[in-house]
Amino acid sequence: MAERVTIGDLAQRLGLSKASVSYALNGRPGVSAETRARVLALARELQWYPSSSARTLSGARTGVVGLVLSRDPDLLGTEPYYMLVLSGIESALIEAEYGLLLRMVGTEPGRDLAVYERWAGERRVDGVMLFDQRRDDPRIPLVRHLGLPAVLNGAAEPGAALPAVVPDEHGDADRVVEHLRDLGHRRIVHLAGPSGLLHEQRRDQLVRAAADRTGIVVETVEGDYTMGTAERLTTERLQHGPGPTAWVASNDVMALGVVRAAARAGMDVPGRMSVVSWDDSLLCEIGAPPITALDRHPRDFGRRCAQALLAVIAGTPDEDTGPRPSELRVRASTGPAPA
Amino acid sequence: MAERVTIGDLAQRLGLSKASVSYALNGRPGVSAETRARVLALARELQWYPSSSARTLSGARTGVVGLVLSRDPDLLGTEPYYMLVLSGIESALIEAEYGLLLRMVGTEPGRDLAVYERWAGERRVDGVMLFDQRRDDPRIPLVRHLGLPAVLNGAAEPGAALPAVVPDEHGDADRVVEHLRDLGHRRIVHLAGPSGLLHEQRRDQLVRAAADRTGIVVETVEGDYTMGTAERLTTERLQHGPGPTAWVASNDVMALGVVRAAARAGMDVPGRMSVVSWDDSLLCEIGAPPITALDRHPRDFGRRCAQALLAVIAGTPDEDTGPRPSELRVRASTGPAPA
DNA sequence: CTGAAAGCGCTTACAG
DNA sequence: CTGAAAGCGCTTACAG
Repeated sequence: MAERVTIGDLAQRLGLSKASVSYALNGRPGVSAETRARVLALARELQWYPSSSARTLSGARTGVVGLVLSRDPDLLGTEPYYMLVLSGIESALIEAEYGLLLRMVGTEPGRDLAVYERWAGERRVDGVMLFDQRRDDPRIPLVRHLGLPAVLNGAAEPGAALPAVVPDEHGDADRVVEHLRDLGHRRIVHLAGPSGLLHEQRRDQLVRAAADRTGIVVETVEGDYTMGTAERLTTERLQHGPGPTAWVASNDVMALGVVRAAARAGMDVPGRMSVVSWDDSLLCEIGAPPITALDRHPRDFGRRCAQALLAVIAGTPDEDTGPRPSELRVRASTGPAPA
Repeated sequence: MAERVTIGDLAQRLGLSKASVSYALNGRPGVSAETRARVLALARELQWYPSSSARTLSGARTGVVGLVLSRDPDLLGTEPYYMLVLSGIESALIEAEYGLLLRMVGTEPGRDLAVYERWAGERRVDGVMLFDQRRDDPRIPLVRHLGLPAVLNGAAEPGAALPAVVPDEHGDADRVVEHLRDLGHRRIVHLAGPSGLLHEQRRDQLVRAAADRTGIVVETVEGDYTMGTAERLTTERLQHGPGPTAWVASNDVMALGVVRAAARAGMDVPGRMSVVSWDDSLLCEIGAPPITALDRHPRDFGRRCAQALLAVIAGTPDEDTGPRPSELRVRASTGPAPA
């Protein structure tokens, strides 16, 4: 059982005041270089670590940022996307010696709000990362009221008045639509995620805008990110008779559902219909056929999100480098539009 | 910007001492029921929350447990297993009003050790969860030396002298081997994960033991959990000529690699060889063919891990309910051994 | 360049 | 049942 070494112990051993030791440890002026060296050497030798609670209590930062995930845990398990974003977040935090407090609250509305309130009240975190933004998202006024530094990730609500990190939404939509246009598709279905999510609305708008420019007609169908629902919706649409020759699904799992429904309906992919996924993953690679997908560099995105929040916390101007352009991984699920 | 409400504010407003307020808030004896009610009412009205740092500094728990993940982030992204375990952990922590401090450090050896040291020194967490145990795992003496409560999850090293939560290892091995035996397989390959991991060693022993009992011969091949390596190893083995008629892979991603290699070698699955995955996931469901897999209830396992750690922290006897038996999901990748 | 002191917001013996 | 006081381990003006 390691004995706790305090700043007082160091001061006593060195014949200094606690203040001097503190200044030395924190690299602040007020001590000679020699004293500083002695302090640092002893601190290392005795394996001194600052008590995070004592530090925070006397006004310092907590060194922790918070993330509340309010998606269905089962969905989180199937979509690799979030795990990759998480790992990107971690990579940026580690460099800044920051920790991540993670909370998965499920989808019951409002449960996430209670967490932010508590974190702010308890002074647990220096800031929070907000994902999956909704229109008139209650989290935005809440964090402002709480004085909790925050960054919006994934979609910028106009006038949200919070810093935001956004993917290359325009480029993504263009890449997908242009690929289908080049293959001769003139009618496509956009199988979107829940329309309550702002980035789904944006995406749909941008897909439509890109399609308009090239004379492509878009039907939008609202899914819920699960394979089962995607399969059912696709089946229903196919029963309405043909029309669209290509499907764009908002995540990899739904894209698989589309492919399944096509198989069940006897529609060859890509012979009679093409399928594109908005997220790439191993699921897309091993699909039968493998699915053309947009690699949006989720880890890179996670990094940017964390960096933006750290910048807000530090009070430094945001140095967001901007999105790294996504890459469309063309696979066997897309082909020329049937004549 | 919410003004911070302190216990002193409450005391002043109510004409009480801070001590009385503290007792009332913490449900400790020393205040009348009426006083307690007044305190609680005002605390709620003013949205008072205890400062976590102040509480911790005066000896209380942090209300946070730590988890260091030292797997390759790309692997974490492809394997749904960990995300599900995480969500199980969260579900138990939420009930206990505990938070999770998460750290993903990559695979460089020793980086995780520095994190435990720091967390202990800074008094950041009340305990840690240890996954992916290795033989002579340096984390075990470390956490003991640091006095950091910990639980070993996934494999019990004999004499490790730390509480452990284990899956139903015997049952798992039996279920897999018996399924293959019933199908008439007499020679199988166990495509294991890295042998440095204790649970992989255990698993191999148990597979061999179960096989011995039924007269099945086992070859063990060591993989690294990736699809690419699994594919390569399988291809190499198949070039040595036939022999084994069934492959058991230690995770879903490797099982897919085996199937791919078989397809490339023109070996029909399950006609000429059967494939079983030790983990179930969407990847197994959508494989071509869908892969027979062991559903080990990862969320349930995560819950048990968190509960065990909370019990250690609370000093209460561990009430582990024991593993929920896994279920083998039989799919098209397993069939009768070829004659 | 260094030291004595107050303060952060709680908890907890100790008196009354 | 209640209050005054010390203490947790830091940081930070303020004197010297």
